[in-house]
Amino acid sequence: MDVQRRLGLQIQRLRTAKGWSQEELAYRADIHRTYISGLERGTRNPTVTVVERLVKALGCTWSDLLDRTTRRAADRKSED
Amino acid sequence: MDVQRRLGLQIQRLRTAKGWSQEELAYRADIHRTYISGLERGTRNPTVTVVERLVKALGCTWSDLLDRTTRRAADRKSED
DNA sequence: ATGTGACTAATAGTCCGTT
DNA sequence: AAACGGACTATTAGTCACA
Repeated sequence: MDVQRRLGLQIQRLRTAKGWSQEELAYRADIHRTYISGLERGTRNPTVTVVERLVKALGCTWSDLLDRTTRRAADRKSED
Repeated sequence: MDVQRRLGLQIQRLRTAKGWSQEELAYRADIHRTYISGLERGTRNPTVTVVERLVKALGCTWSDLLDRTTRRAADRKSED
């Protein structure tokens, strides 16, 4: 799972949890609607300033969007 | 403090904590030395794939580089 | 060992659509 | 509502010579 795909899935997860359409999120984050679509599908490689707008719009952390989902410490041991 | 500046300071903080030169980090993250320099000074607006390489090289989380530093819950109250 | 300006190739990001 | 495409402009990726 690459970083773009992971980011896309998390954006979608958080967006739908709020009951927002892609257009609604686009409006709140001041990002074009078609770009949100591309982000969620993992076909875009956004800059940190764009992700910052998403973090603020979604009211989440960078970790929520980009770090692997929360695990117990024991699960982290096998990472490279 | 914008996202680029914050990112730059955290990269520098984690790099120096390991006793690495910019060249050493550049080698480990497979990023050009002068680009690391620009990142630390906050003059670059990198994409998530570039930050991913730094996260792996530094052995840190996205949160370490981009979320505001860990604070007590009480400190979070005055945020926008 | 690092800061900086300049440069080209690549791509981020927008805007117009159709399905 | 959302996936997807084409075309377009602005900006980044990546590198270099030099201070």
